[in-house]
Amino acid sequence: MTRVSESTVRRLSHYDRVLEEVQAEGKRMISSHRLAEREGITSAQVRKDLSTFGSFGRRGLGYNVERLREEIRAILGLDRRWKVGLVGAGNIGSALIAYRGFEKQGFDIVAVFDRDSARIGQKLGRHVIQDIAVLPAAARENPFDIGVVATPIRAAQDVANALVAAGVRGILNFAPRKLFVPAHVALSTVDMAMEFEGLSFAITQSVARRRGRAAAAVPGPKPGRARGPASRNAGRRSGGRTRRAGT
Amino acid sequence: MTRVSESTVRRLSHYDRVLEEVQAEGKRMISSHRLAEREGITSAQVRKDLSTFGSFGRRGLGYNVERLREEIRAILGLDRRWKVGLVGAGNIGSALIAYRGFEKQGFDIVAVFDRDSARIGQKLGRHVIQDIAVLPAAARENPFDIGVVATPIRAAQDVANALVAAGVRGILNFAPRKLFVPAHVALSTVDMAMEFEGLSFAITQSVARRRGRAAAAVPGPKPGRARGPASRNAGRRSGGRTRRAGT
DNA sequence: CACAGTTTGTGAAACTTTTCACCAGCGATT
DNA sequence: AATCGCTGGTGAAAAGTTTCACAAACTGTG
Repeated sequence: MTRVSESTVRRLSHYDRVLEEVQAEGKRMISSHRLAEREGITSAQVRKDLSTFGSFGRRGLGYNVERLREEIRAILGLDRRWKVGLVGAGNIGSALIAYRGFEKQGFDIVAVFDRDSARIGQKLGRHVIQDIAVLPAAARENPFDIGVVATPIRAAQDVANALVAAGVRGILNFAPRKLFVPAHVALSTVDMAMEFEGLSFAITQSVARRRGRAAAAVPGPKPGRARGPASRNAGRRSGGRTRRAGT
Repeated sequence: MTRVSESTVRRLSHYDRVLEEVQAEGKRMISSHRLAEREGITSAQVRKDLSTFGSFGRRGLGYNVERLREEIRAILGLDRRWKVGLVGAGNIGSALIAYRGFEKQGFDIVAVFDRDSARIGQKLGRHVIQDIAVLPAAARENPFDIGVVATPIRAAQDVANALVAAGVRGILNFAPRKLFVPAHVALSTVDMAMEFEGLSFAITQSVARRRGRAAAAVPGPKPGRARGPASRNAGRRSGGRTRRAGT
């Protein structure tokens, strides 16, 4: 089996969501075309993605909703439950605890740690916040698979190291910085500020484009090379960050 | 100038973070190599990314940290402040309000809406929670650029529609489903459950690979390419959701 | 059974993104 | 002034991802 791209995995999660809905609607079969439509992608993409892992459909009929969903969940490793340890009982940590959506997908938070002595011993949801110092011992006693880093930026790498030492196999990082972890540990970073910045760029860009449209009929923006230091913002091409329109 | 890829934009945000740090360390110049090292990517990537927008370095010397940072922030549209309207005063909404990190980057939450009459009128941070029904009027009176959807899944599309109607230019969506918005509105989705699922896949996968090593013909180290330069080690996949461009 | 209508799975083509490799510009040194 | 060591910019190659397009597999119908 070839290497699976990150985008494929992401789409598999999407398919799972769609299938859940479709299942709730009582449909028994679904075609790649209808599945794609709901996600705003092409049917070829859906078929390609699935074909990476096997052959789950029937020509002329489509995919059996229930079966496909099970296959996808097995591929994603969601046919089991995962134990999660959370480090950082601040805003993000609290939001994660309060948000029950993960449990539904099979992720159970089993321990919460923080460094702030004011918080240690208090309860967060069903969990008593423990001193980060006892993480190694706590993890030995009651191991977890995935660690969540929800600490301030400067503590993040140390916490990640501690989690790796404690034997986690994956880390979900909410601190806005690049973490370095050994190759056998999976890492995923969620940076909300960066999402805002992406929007900022897309909006700014679309304004520049609109503004440039009439004026940018200007000669060749590509003479020798000497693009003036202040002359960014020449003719930007279409493309566009945004998503498709719909409905 | 060619279309700018989403990954380039994401990296620009990263560069900004690194430059901020480097600036704090008092360094005046930085080379593409050192900048890349901090992000776990190649120096060619850094130079390519930057060259999309102009020519900011000096051969033999590198980039002026302060100047480059200003350029990047201008490119990203961070040389101004953005007004943000938040819909949904639940867990995620509260976490966003409590997290001051956005303000630092130029994003000010200026209004908060919810549908739950128990919450309407209460304060969340500095903001009084308003009835979602008054969103159109409130947005007319005090417009905002970006809308955040932090509602339950089934309300998400309606809220997005309302935000579009209210004239926002970008939407940040935390609901775990695909939203459809017109092409002139930028959309970015953060799905935390999906991040967990990505980890689940990666972990499951690595187990399968380890197990199958002897038997199956697994990808294995490619004979062709040298195993990257020294530091290419640790950091693998970094977070990143959101989407590509639509039609 | 033959035929029409669907829909999958998949090579190959098209397109996008990353990496390579090298020239040219820079300060420092002699 | 000539040379050295370093570094940015960039065209071209390589690698990766998405889309196209079509044979093959399936059901239903006459």
